[in-house]
Amino acid sequence: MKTSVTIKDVAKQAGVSVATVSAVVNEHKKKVSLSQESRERVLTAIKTLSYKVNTQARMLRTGRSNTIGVIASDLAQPFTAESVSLIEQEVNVRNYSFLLSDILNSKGLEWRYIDLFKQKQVDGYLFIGASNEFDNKAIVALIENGIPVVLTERDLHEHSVPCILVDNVKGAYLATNHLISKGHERICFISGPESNLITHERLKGYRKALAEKNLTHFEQLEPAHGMGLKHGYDAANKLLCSQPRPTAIFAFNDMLALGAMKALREAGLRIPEDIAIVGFDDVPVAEFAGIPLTTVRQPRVKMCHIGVGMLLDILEHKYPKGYYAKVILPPELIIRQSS
Amino acid sequence: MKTSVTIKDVAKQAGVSVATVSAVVNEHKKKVSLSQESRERVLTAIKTLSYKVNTQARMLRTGRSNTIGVIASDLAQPFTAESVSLIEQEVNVRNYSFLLSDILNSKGLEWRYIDLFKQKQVDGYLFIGASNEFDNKAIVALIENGIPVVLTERDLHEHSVPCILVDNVKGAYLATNHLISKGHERICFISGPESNLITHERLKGYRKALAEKNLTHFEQLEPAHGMGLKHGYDAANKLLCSQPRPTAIFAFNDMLALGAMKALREAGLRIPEDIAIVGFDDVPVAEFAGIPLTTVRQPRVKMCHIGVGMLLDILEHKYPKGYYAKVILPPELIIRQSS
DNA sequence: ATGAAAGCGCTAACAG
DNA sequence: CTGTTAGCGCTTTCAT
Repeated sequence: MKTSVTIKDVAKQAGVSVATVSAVVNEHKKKVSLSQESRERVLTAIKTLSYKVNTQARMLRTGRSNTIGVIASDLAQPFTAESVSLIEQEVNVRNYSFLLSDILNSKGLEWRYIDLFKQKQVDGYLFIGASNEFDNKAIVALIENGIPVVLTERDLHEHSVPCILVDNVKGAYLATNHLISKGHERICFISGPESNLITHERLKGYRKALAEKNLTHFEQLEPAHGMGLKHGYDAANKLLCSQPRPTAIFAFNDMLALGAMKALREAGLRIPEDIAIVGFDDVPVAEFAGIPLTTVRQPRVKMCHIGVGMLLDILEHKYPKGYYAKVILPPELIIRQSS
Repeated sequence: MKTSVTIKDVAKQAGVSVATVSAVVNEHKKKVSLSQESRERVLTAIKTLSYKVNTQARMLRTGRSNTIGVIASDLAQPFTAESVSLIEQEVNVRNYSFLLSDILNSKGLEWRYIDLFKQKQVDGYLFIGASNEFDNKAIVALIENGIPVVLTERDLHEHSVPCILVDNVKGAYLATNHLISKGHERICFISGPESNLITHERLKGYRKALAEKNLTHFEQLEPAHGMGLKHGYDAANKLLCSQPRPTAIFAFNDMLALGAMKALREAGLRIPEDIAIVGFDDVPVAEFAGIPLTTVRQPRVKMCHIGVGMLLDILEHKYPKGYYAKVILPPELIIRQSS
């Protein structure tokens, strides 16, 4: 690998100064006035030498990295993985890079991660998903230091932080109401961990649907101890011991629902005849479950698009200082055969 | 955010020169001789000022980024997502960073990605998974330029490139043989796309098992046009039209198998009574399928550990120039109820 | 419109 | 053992 070509080489080749080269390279940023001629010359020199700016040097000089830190709550969750993939696209389109971390791999070490990213000079942070493991204080500290932060699929109620969310209350309402309309009264909510704010939102929607039909006395909660298949399985097994048994389940997310379905099957229960179930997210595998899973779809693509867009816009000062917005997107009930 | 503290500040605070500070910061790298005293002084200064090295500046100076480029074939595949998560851990442990790209999002643009990463000065590349979309020429070009590259779950037969693989021939053999031992003779292989080298390996194992029992004349191949659930579904539907129908299926991977199961179910076939099926990978959801899926487990954790380890070791010149190895790990047959 | 030059924070000779 | 200093490649005043 021959040593890379620098701005100097280009300048020499084009017979201009480095300043001029820099000017044409960064042309888009400022309305500079360059003569057509030197512009052309520089451009061809760049092409013939196949010059690429050294991002390191630029970062050092400008103090900006054009990189965002993406902190995911659990990459192993299909929903999260897809989000990361989408984010990657958006970030690329806008000519940024991103550093990724999966906080599930470092329970309690979120501070260390943020620190690490800070050291790498990320310009801003994107948090996706709300793992129970995560200490919100770390995010708050960021905000208080004026560092741009955007959250998707996660919220921080009492703070002025931009976040992109599906309407969780409405989604849960839709799911629960659908179950009620199918004639169910005893509907159990397999919730996420207590510490998860989103769980509370969905609980609200669940309760609202129940209340509307005067079913509040049938409310039944079964908190899962995590977000994975196994946790859904365990929760369902516990729930199955309750008397009288619910005739329907609304699970916090699809993975929990899929896990629960295994327990239901093992208990010899038919879905949806003996017990109906609906999930949340609409991960790809939901459609391919033994009994295709009814679920509430989140507008993933839009959420990621808006989330990244907003963060980068903030970084590029396209909003007034202190600006923030909470964007709430509509959920969509996808009815399949599990209900 | 107050302007960050530099090595100069530390030097002043500790009453030493920047060189000394730099020396203690990079202590581990070289057997420098520092007096206990100044070392202590520097260390406390660092702590009180909470100094963090500016990675940008260091990169610029050293020409190394301590960053690797991870190029995944399809993040939406659970197996890949988990690998990324694992890789993240390994990379962190060794104090590196990684840039991630998902080439499925940029069909045919692998060159652009590599270029982008090159511009970000990544020290080496880790390719994971073998999407059919990917043009191996891009990898070959890297290798020929002497840039460190390691592949996991992917191979480049005629090139001297380090790669970490499960024994795909053996895995497929195990799966097929298991099916044969259950009394099956007509076993169809739902293969991956033609262009995928791994598919050929698994095909070999499949054929070997068939040949051993003189079942070669029953060989039946149904290539899937991708690696997703839908592709498995489509492949199975096509396969179901063949007469006589196979009594068992060996699918290239779990997602394909899960997709196929949906088609089987829709056709009114009982699993495993009417038709048995086994997958490959052992993704978490395999165990939670309507009929828990028999599959061949890949030693994910080990593969990622070795892969990252090898790449970083190469970067740190722990191997002689030109060194490479192909590491083949043993697969494990996980028998569940789908067979 | 363009060039000269300073300097971002760091490391690595080289002196002392 | 420690300090001085010269850049790494780039952007950005400030002159011209």
